[in-house]
Amino acid sequence: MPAITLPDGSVRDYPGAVTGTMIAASIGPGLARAALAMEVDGALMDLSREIETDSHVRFITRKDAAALPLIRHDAAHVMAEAVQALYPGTQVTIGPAIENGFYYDFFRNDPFTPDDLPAIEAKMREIIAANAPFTREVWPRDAAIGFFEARGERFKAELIRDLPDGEAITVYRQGEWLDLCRGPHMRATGDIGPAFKLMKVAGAYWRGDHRNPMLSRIYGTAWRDQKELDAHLHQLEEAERRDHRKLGRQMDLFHMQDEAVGSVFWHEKGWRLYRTVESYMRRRQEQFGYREVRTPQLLDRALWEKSGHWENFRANMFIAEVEDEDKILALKPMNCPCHVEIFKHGLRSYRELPLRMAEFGACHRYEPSGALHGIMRVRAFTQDDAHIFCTEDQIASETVRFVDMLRLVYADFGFAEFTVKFSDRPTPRAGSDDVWDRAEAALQSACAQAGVSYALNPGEGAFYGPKLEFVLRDAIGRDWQCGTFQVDFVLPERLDASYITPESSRARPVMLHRAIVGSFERFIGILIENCAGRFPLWLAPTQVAVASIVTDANDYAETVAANLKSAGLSVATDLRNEKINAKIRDLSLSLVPNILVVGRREAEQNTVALRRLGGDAQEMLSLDEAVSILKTEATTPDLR
RNA sequence: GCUGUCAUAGCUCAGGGGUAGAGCACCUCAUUGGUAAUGAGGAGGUCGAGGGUUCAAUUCCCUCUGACAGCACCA
Repeated sequence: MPAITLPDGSVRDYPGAVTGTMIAASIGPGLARAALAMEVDGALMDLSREIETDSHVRFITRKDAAALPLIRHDAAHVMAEAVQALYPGTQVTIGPAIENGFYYDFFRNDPFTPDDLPAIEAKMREIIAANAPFTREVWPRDAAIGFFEARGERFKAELIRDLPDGEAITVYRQGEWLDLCRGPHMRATGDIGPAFKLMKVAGAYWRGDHRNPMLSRIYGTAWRDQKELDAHLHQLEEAERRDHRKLGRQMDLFHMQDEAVGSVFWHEKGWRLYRTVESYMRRRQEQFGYREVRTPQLLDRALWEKSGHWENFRANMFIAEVEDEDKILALKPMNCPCHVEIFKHGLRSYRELPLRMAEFGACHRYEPSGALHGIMRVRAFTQDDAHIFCTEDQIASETVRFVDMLRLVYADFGFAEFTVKFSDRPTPRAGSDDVWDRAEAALQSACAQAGVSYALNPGEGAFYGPKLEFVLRDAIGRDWQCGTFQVDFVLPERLDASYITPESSRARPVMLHRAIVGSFERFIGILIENCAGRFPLWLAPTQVAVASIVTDANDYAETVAANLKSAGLSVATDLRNEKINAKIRDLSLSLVPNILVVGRREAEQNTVALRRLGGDAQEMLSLDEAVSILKTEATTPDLR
């Protein structure tokens, strides 16, 4: 006699075991038509499942966002059926719902190509039109293994073997086709609806391990209705429109070429942007008590052996040799050992701690070719790196100080929102549990003091200590990990750094590795995508352009430009033999934030007509006014 | 690194076994204009590199390099 409690609090009694379908029907025909699945005491289930005990039940309909994973998962099943119908002999593996859609990994000798997608999608629409019911069956383990092996589905058989004992082996059938699946599913293939699209093919390792066979993965996106699908496709276009590689070319910021894979050729405008970011960071660092240093690019192998990099990071290091000397050098992949060497130069007193050593350190890392991505993931990059040498007691206050600075910097760059991940002790690790307890506790209390809430990222810390990772959210909701803060007890030990305590003895400092923007290359890529090339004025590579209407006004335009320049603004002139319409258009397309239009009238009256990017209004101003307004607006946030 | 796709003018792209085309950008000339394209003309390519097949390869095949997407990687 189960009593079913519904979300509105009402309770219905049933004479015996009931299925979700029956409950929905007893509530009303509308719900019976709309219900796709149900949540029983919080667990998602097929409508066909029987409920025997008192439960809370909530029905999932298409209006419910919880329908999305169901639609996507069902679509993955339908795709697998379509693929096996069209390409017999293809083995199925797994096919989950993911953010925005689904995928299914197949094993076959000839991987799928994009050309195969239309046929598969068409077949899927047939299967959906047939509206075959999904039915759930529980099979004995051996029977399931035997069944899939007999079909040559060795991946499925392996999955079943690896399921924990006691877990029910469930199989879902849709028409003639069936698949091992935990479920749940909707009622029938027709519930998927038409709002899906196959997107791309890709390789993916079986169980995510590169030692395993490469499978052929097909990605699809699926939504509740066409409007949602269109919105998603539009969002993809939006991301493409903001692509820093495209904007970097259009705005003439930088380029990359084959002879320097993974390294950036910064053009004048891009380098101006870079310098703006760098000098801003330099001022902020000075303000927060950092001392800037500069250390070598090429260092002897011996140092890297001592630091542990030769052992742990060798595969990512560029090695250099010279003919006349029997030496092996390496381009530095990190700055930390160099900073320890500076710290060690001469005797350090406890009075100098915390010692905050900063460097815009140019590093090289041999990244796998497939990891490279525009200027976001490169092989030569510059970090806003710093190492804080301090005592254990100082960890908490230094963390607070760092988070204060980071918050300020992110806000200045227009990122109001960021999240924090706390990565605690990994295995294997260096250092005793006692030291880890202290380090983690210090970091935790520091987070509390700094008002930072974080998500735990268990076991993902560095081998030498726990770390915080700071993740930005950009204008279109994408996350970017930039900042990092790591507590290190190991490197000072390995490189034998010490300071003199108040008692005149030697003690090991703790090292805090930290960065805010991470790498300038990556951060600038994020900035470009965040604002879609429309930089806030202080960052804009060209802050204002002066466009003349007639050649008679060219001299005046030059005067205007000179005035702006001496006010510290970055100015371009457009004195071409073109109509003002063409100049406005070209300058607008190149995303120059301000255009000053000058003709005979302005030249006579010593005025300018200001036009802002994105607007079509003009503002008549005296030259002095215009310079002063723009100068104020272009002031970097830390100098306001 | 792995799988797939791709590589043609500065950019965006079309073409295709008989040594190449458009638009924009560029250059020249005319035009001097009032807020998102003035007109005319011109120049510009070893079709990513190397090899093979062929009478003939930019086109077909192989290798390499690089880019793109995903996977793996990302102290």
